[in-house]
Amino acid sequence: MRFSQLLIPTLKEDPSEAEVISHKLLLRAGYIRKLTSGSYTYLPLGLAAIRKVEQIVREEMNLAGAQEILMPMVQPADLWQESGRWQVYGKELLRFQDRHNRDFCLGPTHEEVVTDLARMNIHSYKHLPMNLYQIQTKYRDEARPRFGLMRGREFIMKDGYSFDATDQGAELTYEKMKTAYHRIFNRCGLSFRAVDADSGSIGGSFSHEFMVLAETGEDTIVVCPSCSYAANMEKATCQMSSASDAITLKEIEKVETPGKRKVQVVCDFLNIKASELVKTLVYVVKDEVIAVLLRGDHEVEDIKLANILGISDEDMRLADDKEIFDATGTPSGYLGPIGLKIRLVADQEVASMSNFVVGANEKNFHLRNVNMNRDFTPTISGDIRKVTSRDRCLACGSELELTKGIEVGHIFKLGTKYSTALKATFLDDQGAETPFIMGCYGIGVSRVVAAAIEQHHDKDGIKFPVAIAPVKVLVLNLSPKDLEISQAAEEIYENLRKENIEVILDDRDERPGIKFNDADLIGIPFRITVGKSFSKDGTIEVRRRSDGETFTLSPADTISTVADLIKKAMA
RNA sequence: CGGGGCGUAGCGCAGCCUGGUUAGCGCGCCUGCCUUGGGAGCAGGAGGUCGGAGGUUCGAAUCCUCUCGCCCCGACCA
Repeated sequence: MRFSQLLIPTLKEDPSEAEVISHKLLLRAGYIRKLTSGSYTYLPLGLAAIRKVEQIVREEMNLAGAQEILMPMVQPADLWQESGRWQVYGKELLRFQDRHNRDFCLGPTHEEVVTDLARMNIHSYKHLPMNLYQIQTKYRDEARPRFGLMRGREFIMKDGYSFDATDQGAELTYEKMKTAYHRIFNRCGLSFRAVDADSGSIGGSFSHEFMVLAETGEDTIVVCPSCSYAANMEKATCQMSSASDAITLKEIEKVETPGKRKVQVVCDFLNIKASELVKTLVYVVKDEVIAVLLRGDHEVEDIKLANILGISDEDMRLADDKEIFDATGTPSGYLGPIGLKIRLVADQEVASMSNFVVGANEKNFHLRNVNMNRDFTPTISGDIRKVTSRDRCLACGSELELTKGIEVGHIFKLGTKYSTALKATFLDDQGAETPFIMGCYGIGVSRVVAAAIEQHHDKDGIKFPVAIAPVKVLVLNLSPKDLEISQAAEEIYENLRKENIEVILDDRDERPGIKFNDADLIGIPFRITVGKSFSKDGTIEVRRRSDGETFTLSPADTISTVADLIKKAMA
């Protein structure tokens, strides 16, 4: 391929619409162009990078025993009504009607379609397990598309679905997929973590998110620097502060705290630390009002709280001041667990505290030296708080780190949610009709490209990992009008092609500076320069984009050296 | 959906507040000369329904009303 004939519209300046680095660079380097908010055309380089990721995904999925299919993007409403998601899914599901006024939607995901496929075509345990995937454009009518390829409305995704006869089988399939995902993201050259994700009511560790570590990530994750522990905020756990058992429990003491309502204000007034106070928050859960107890310096993790209550976090919210007063007879700021008539949910950490301060359930008063179980008993107790960077790893005791991540993959054991809803069953070895045990496995292919750029770039442009770079080598002919140089450049270009090394020849009639800068910008891993030094002493320069290392070579050595460098980089 | 910002040449922007000839600048693009190892220089040139509609006015990029689009923060995100 010749640069002069390719559509690579590079830009000198940052487009005003882009905020994050991957978005800016994808636009500037001529990889993508926006059609409308959240929808992008992949230009030749962008598409080539996408194809590289797709190919890695294909190879590893096939290796793990999955089969590629391709399902329709337009899906009939009937299926979604059957699963119940037509009502539940919300505005993200783009709905429309055909000429007969039949309802349809653009597929944001394919559980319904694939489950329908299975129920129509898989009838016996002898055909299980079955693992199907596709690589396809998904459409989600995002409330707010942003950051270019990071969160589009239209994006390329690999989605896979497994069907197993037994729970153990499904778990084995899950583990296989987890392994495959590790291989995929490693091959893509990404620094990532598989994090324990909240799997809602299903329980167990059967949901993992694969997070690429990058500043611009939209999610916060908790990672242990010393061991392999990693989890997202909804799921993360940590060591409890050890109970100081030597301390003697003191008598409760009522203290006047006029106008002191906020945790920090009360603590300053009483000259204590926030960790020596237990705050009482009030939530409205469906129609019930409940109190939540938490150490003063901790924060509630809504998902954990919802899980312990056995409800969805959508059915739960903080109460306002009026609701608090109506339910407790005390203005907010002076609430405490003692004498409260509503359900009490305590964070497990409260149990390890002693002689702490709480509200007195009376305006302008707090209580000192309160102790759980002696002075009050919670209805439920458990882990309901957010992990902080001061907490220690449950597995190894090291201090945990909070970091940002980009979710590029998500695997999930679904169970029988869809197979039951759609009556997708098979006959087991006893002849009994049984619903499939399902799993689903997603990878945001286009997002992987963006994430890779977030992780691999410098001030000059993209530094693509070799495995997913659109091409491996860029040959610069610095003097297209110089016959000798041009011949040498052409020869190298042809020889690389003969070796099946993907290459672009920059044959444009441009000044060297433009070519060097474009080369850095588009981020091809190896740059071969044929110019003055070739005329002078017959040498050619090979430069590695990732670290800037350069090699001065004879034309005869160039091809084999580059081939070796590529091989090394891919290993 | 709530809040904020922006739509003027392919890209980045000025002009608008305070209405007044032919709407401007940088980059890019085309032609020629020159230059050729890190986005050169000179000369000439093409390219605009000033997002759209309506209104006010002798006169609107500029003022008013409506509308469409894009970006950011938040809410939302199987």
